[in-house]
Order: sequence, then structure tokens, then C-alpha cells
Amino acid sequence: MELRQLEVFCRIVETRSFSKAAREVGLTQPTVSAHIKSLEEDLGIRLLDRMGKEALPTKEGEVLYRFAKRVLALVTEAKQEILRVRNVVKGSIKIAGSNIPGEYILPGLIARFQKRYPDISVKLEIMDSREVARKVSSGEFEIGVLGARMSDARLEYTKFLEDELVLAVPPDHPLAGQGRVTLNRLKEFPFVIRERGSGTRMSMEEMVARKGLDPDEFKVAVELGSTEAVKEGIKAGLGVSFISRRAIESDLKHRDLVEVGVPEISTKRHFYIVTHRKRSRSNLINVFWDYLLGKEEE
Amino acid sequence: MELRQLEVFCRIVETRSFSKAAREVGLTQPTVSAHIKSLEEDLGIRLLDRMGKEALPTKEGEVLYRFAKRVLALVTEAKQEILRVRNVVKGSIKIAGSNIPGEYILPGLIARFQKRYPDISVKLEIMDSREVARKVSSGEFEIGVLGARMSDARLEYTKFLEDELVLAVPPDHPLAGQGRVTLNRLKEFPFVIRERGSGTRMSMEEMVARKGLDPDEFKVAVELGSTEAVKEGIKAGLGVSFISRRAIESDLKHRDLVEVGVPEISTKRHFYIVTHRKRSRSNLINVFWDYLLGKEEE
DNA sequence: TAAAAATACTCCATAGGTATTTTAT
DNA sequence: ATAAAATACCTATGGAGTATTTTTA
Repeated sequence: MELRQLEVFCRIVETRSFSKAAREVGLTQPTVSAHIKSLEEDLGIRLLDRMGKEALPTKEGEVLYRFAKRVLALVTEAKQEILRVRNVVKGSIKIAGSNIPGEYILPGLIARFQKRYPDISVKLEIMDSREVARKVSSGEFEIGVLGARMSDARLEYTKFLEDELVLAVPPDHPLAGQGRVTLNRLKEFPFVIRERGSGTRMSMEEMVARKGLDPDEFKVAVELGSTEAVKEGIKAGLGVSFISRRAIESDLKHRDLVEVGVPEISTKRHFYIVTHRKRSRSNLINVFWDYLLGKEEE
Repeated sequence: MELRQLEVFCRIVETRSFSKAAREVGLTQPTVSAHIKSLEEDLGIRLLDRMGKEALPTKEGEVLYRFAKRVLALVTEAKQEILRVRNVVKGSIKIAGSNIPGEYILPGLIARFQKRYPDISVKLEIMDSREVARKVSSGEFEIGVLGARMSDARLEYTKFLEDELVLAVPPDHPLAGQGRVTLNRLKEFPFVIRERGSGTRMSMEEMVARKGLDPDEFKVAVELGSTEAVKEGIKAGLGVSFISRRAIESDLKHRDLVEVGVPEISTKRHFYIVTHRKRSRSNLINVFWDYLLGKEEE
């Protein structure tokens, strides 16, 4: 059974004529005859009584007609709905955000985004950068924002905002009064660091690696699973750490933490928007994507 | 857009794989790929994101999936319903009956028929024989019962019960005491006759025509549109008439009318079941048809 | 006779296949 | 390396046409 056949069939029932139906659907009469023959053979039942002047549906034909009309209407509706959905800016977006962007950057951006697009609901889930990458890669999330590129050929990264990793120490720390420190000297002090999978951790390791040093040369006092935990760890005197300036702005202001420069290394890093290379972006995601990048330029 | 394509598409969405879907619908993977390609080109939109390991529907694909499932379910339902309807003995039958069968024969038969098939509702419409033929010919009725064959190549007649036309006169009529009369003598008496289109009228005319007489040789006092009207006309002394024995049984018994024999002519006639030669008989009609002919044999 | 449907046929698009390549994990 | 999808290519079915015949009003 084919849709074209159903269309032809319906037209015949409506016009009571093969020839008229043929004209109306833009086919020739023999083609229409063939369609009906094929349909009747397919169902194993006579659908139309050809009564010379007019063709009338049999009992079974009447049943088919009712169903066929519904089927054809559904197909038409589906096509319209598909076209409509393409341009619609209404629905919901799921974003995977790593710790720093998810806690210090995205909430504000999303709040403003929702003011501009009140019909789009946004859901943000926070996890570490490795998870962000994994879940975008697997298709669970369409879009993510994270603090380091995770190597995965399926992923496409777009540079987002710039960030700076600051060496933060407690106010009573030996380095607190010095303002700056060499990398070599730093090795003497225990560190509080994030888990593997954290973008901050990765950026940190890259920074020292670029100077030819092995991250393992540094002393690790404790490994913690979130930015806030690391901050508290530093304040408690467990050690020092590189940490996003965005996460400790108020701490620096209140001198709960003190920044120490490390002139040898570049402490800049980027956040990235990550999407799946092979996944088509929905209209909604495009709107959000454009919004994020627009904000960056401001 | 074709139904096969929709089926393949749904299977891919469900299995998240072209190959698995291909196996499940009994096609090869390249064929499945081609179907999706064709569907996507047809709609002008990407429906599935091929993400290596798994294929996920796009936003538009999700919309199509929901519609496609409904369409396919409808088609399945339609097929089942068509098969079901073929064997069902439930529904309604419309019968066109001419005056004599409609008033004196069918009501009783239909009453017994409905006891045997309580799920079949029967509607009987009474009209003269010509109308019965016309309405079956035009397809308005599937079946009719009438008192004379109307020439119409589209119609198929099946002999039904036998009937007899009786020359009926009022009790005070000159012929009433004689028991029999010659055709020639009959020409002296005015007739009450049915309208053209009546089976009784046609049978009557055929009877005399078979004897080489012109029906116009008889005197027509008045032409009336129903059997009952003719009966009343005879009783009122307007004239005599040939009339179905079935219609005047009680009148003869009570001597409200008197039968006069006309030995020269055969007064037998048949009723007929009439259907359209080219119209397929529904199951219901077949059941009724069989019932009628079964009754006749009893 | 005129109009409608069926039939016969031709043509070609495409659904289907197999074999192979490309791509992604 | 393996598995999936895409591509290339071939075949045959059947959808579409034209021309004609058959049927019926």
C-alpha cells in the first residue's frame, strides 16, 4: 500500500470517476486504473465497483476511504509541522556546564537569555569538564561549556570567554606577602588540586608542562572535587592552588585569599563551547550559541 | 514520502542504527541509507544525525517520528478493519420494494430475518417497480424486489416468488355472478388501473399483449397510484382491475371483492430480486439474498 | 455515438541487491 | 581493527506515459 495510491483512491471515491480523479491528481486514466488494481491486489479485495457511469466504493472501500483520509491528513500535518518546527524558537535547551562556567558565568548569561527568549526554557547541569565532553560526545547533551579541550575527535570546540588562573594562597601563607614566586620555589609548597577531569586541573598541568616541568614534581596535599571545596581547602591551610579568578573575586577583595603572581607562566586560558561534530544543531541551540558568542564580543 | 520509507525511518529511530533497522525490516543497509536519503531530500531537511556509533533523530526527525508512528498504526488498523468488515454480519441493509412485495411479502420476511440476524438492521422503502429499478440501477439501493422486469442492461434479475393477477370486481358487478369472462367481453367494462411504472400494470399489459391485443383497447376509468387505492376504486364501483391475489385475499374472503376467471390468459407472474450487474454484493446483502431465496424454496 | 475504463505496450525512475570504500570507534 | 554508513554499480519491478480496445450509458 502506498500513499500515492491512497490519494488516487480517495479522489476516485470523491469524484466517482477514474478519469476525473486522474485529471485532478495530475495523472492519466490508465495510471489511475493501475494504481487501483495494484491496491486491490495488495489488499486482496475489491475496493471500487466500476458501474459504467460512476465508480462506487464497496463496503471495504468505504472503510479504506475513511482511514485513507485520516492517513493523508496526518501526512500533510506532519510536513507542515516539520517546516514549522524548523523556524520555531520555543522549547527547551539542555546545557552541560563544567564547574567554573556553570557556577560563575552561565547562570548570569542564561538569566539574560531567558529574558530575551521567554519561550525557551534552559536547563543547566553542572559536572566536571571531562563529563561535559563525554555527555556531548555521547549525544546526551547537544551543547556544553567547559574549561579545557578534551581530546575526542567527535567534538568541536569553539573558543568562548577568556579566563585567568590565579595562584591563590591563604593570607597567612609565607608567599602571601611576596607578590610573586618562581615555579621552582612553588614546588616547596603543598597544593590543593581538583580531580582529573577538571578543566582547571588540566589547564594548570598544561601551564607547567609548557615550561618543561612535570606536574608530578609538585606536592599534592589533597585532591578535591569542586571549586568551592578547593577554596575552602586553601583557606584552611591545606595548601595553595591555581584557581579561576572569576571564582575568587570576592575572596581576594575581602583578603580571605591572596593572589601571588607567577611571572614565568602564562596563566590565561579559554573556556570553550563544545558540540558534537556530526550532530546537526537545532534552531534553538543555534539561537543560544549565537547569543553566547554575541555576549563574548561585548 | 512513502510508507516504506516511514517504516524504515521509525525503525532507525528505535534502534539508533541503520544496519539494525535494515535487518529488522528485511532490507540491506545500503537500501535503508537510500530510503533515508530520499526521504530527507523529499522533505528538504536532515532527519537523522549519523553520529558514528549511533544515529539520532534531529528535532525535525523527532517530529516526523511521532507522526510516522501514527500513520503506520492507522494503516495497520485499516488493513485489519477491512478484513474484519468482509466477514461481519452486522450493519444495515436498505431495500427498495415495489408495492405488492413491499406491502404484502417483505414485511413478514424481514421480521423473521431480523429475528435470525438481530445485528442487521433492515430498512425497506416502498415505491413502484420502475422506481425500484431506477434506484438500484443508479446505485442508490443495493437491492430491490419488484413485480416486473424493467429493461435496463445494468440490472440483474433473479426470479423470486410466484404471484397471480386476479380479475377483481365488486360484488354487485354484472360479472360477479358469472365466475368467468372472455377477453373480448372484458373490453366492455371500465378499468381501474395502476400508473405506468407499476409492475402490476406492466404484467397486466403483457398478459393481454401476449394474446395479440392492444392494452389501449380496454376502457380506463381512472389511473391510481397504489394497490390500496385500486382496491378502493373497485369497491366504489369505478371499474374492475387485475390485482395481485396476495393483496386481496381478505377482501375475497369477506366478499368485498369477487374474483372472475379469464381462462384465455395466463395470470401468473413472478416477483424479482434486482441488483446491479456490476456492483459487488456486500456480505450483508448476500446474507439477505440467500435468506430470501431460501424462503422461496420452503 | 460518446465517454469511461481496461488493455497493451513502451520507457524510465527507483527500490532492491552486491561489492567496495570511507568513516569513526 | 572493526563496525557502520556511504558510495558505486547493476537488475528488475513497477510507475508513468501513449495508443488502442472494450464496455456501457
